[in-house]
Amino acid sequence: MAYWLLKSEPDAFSIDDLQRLQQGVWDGVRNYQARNFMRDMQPGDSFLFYHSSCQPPGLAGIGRITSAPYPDRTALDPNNPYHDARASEDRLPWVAVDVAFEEKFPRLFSLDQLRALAGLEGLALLQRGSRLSVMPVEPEQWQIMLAAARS
DNA sequence: GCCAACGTTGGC
DNA sequence: GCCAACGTTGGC
Repeated sequence: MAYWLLKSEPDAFSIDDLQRLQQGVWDGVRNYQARNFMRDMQPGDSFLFYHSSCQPPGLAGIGRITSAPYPDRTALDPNNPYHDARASEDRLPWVAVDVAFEEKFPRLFSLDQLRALAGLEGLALLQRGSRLSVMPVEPEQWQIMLAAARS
């Protein structure tokens, strides 16, 4: 079972949205490195739900991956904000996964607080200039972040 | 295959 | 709203 960190702008899709709906689809990823990580996802994996482009950015809760990766057909829809004009039925490089709500942290655990934790040096999120929106989390990193965010 | 120009991300 | 950093595009 693997751990992940997924970024979302809460204006578009937040931990509260996922809690209300209890399940959702993680789609719209249009970056190859992030897509490659999504291809490694398996049902039962857990992820930290990170709120980005908001004040303050940070960890909002936990979700679970509930499906294998499958083709992200939103890329084919001209009316979808994540439409990819280059994608076609024959060439659909993007993937989506189904997700379920697990937990909302008592309060947002901010990026500043994350930076203050020891043991997260290798996490892509905290590396200078990183814009990766889907990244793996090592078990040790997971434990560190979970313990801090739940307290 | 190089690399300049452009577009996007995302913290600030 | 700014802009640094990065990814992508496309001319050569």
